[in-house]
Amino acid sequence: MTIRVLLADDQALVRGALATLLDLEPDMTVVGEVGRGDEVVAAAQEHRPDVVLLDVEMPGLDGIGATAALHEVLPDVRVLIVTTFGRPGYLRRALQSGASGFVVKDTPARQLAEAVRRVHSGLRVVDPALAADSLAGGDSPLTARETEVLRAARQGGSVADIARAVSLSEGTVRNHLSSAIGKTMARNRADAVRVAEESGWL
Amino acid sequence: MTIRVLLADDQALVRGALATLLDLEPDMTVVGEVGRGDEVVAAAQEHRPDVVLLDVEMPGLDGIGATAALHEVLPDVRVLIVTTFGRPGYLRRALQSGASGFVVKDTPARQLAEAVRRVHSGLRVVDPALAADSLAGGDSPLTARETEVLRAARQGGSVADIARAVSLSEGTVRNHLSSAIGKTMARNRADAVRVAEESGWL
DNA sequence: TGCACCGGCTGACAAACGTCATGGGTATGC
DNA sequence: GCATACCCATGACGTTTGTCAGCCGGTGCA
Repeated sequence: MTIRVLLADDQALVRGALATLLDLEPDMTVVGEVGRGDEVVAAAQEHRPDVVLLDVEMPGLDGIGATAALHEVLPDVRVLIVTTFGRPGYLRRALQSGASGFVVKDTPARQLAEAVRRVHSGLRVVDPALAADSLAGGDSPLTARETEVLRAARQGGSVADIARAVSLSEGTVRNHLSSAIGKTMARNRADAVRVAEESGWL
Repeated sequence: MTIRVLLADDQALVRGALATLLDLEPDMTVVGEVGRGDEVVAAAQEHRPDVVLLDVEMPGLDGIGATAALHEVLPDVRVLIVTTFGRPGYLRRALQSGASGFVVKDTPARQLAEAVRRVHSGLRVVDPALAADSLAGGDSPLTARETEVLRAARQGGSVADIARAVSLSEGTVRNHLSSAIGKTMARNRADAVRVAEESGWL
C-alpha cells in the first residue's frame, strides 16, 4: 500500500525537488502540490492524501494555520511540518495545532522519507535538537497586549505610531513596551522585537 | 559530454533534493555537495565541476563571497546563484562577483536543469522579474561606514555598543546613523535597518 | 471578603537618541 | 588649484524613549 503525500511549499524549486525525491521511493506517491497555505485544505479534500508535508512560511496562510484548518476538516490526515529555521516557538505551536511531526530542512534528505513513513504509521517525529531548544524557549512570558504592542513595533515606528495602530494611549504603549523589554531581557524596543521573534513569541 | 555540477546549500534537505533532481537529467552529474560557503573552493578544486550551484545564505561564507573566491581561483567555473528571496541588491552584487546566473527558488523545478545548461554554454541566466526589481532598487546610497554601522545596529544594541563594535566614537556613530536614516527615508534606526535590509544594502 | 494579577491611564524624570553646526583629515576628479 | 565627497570627531540642542510610582476598574481565586 503506497503512502499518498501532499506537498505544500511556496518555493517551487524546493517543492519540485522534494516531489521527485519522494516519488522515487517505491512506497510513496506525491498526489498533489500547492504553493499557498490557503490552498492546502481544498487540495487535501480533492486528492485525499495520507500525509501532508507543510512548510511553515507560506503566503495566504502559514503552516501553523494550515495545520489547524486541516486538522478540523480532515482529522485523519497526518501533518509533517518542514521548516527552514528551527524557531523553538514554531514547534510548540505546530504540535498544539495538531501536527504529528516537525523536521528542519537541515536534516539529511534520506531521512525525510523515513519521517513520512513514521508519521504515516502514527508515530510522532520531532527533531531532537529542536525539542531541547523548545523546552529551553518555553512558553511566551508576554501577555496578550504586550505581544500585540511588540508586533506593532516591528515596523519600526515611533511610540505614537504604535499607539495609533493598537488604539491605546502613548503612555500605556510605553508601559507595555517597558514590560516586554524587561521580560525578554533586552536593552531596547528593537532588541525585544528581535528576541521575541527568534523565540517564536510573535 | 555530461555537465559536472557542484552543489552548495546549507539546508541538507534542499541540497539532497536538488541533487537527485539534477542527477535524473541524462546530461548531468552531481560531483559534490557542500553545506558551507567556505568549503566551496576546496570542493571545486577536488571535483572540478563545470557549474557550481550556490545558495546565497550559507554559514562560513555567503554565496557572494564564495562566488568571488571561486572566480579568483578557478575562473573557468560557471556560477549559478540560487536564492530564497529575490533581494534586488543580491543580484547586482552577485553579477559583480562574477556569477553567470541568478535564479530564485520560486522558479519551477524543471527550469533549473535548463538554467544549468544555459550557464554551462556560456549564457547568462537572470530571473526577468528580479532584473526589473534590481533596477528599481538601484545601488546602495550608503557609504561603507554607514553600511558597517547599520549592520552593527542590527543586533539592537545602544549607540555605545555599536561604537565599541566598530571602534568609533559615539558621536561619529550617531552621525553615520543619522545620515543613514536620512538616506533610507526612515524615521528610526530600527526602521533604517529594516529598509536597508529589504533593499539588499546590508 | 480580601488578594493577586492584568489592563489602562497619567505624570515625572533621567537616559538615550536624532539632528545640526563646525572643525580637520584624506582621496578623487575637473 | 580647487571643488567634492567621505571619514572622524566634538559639542550642543530638542525630542524620544524607558522606567517608575501611583491610581482606577475588572477578573479569578482562596
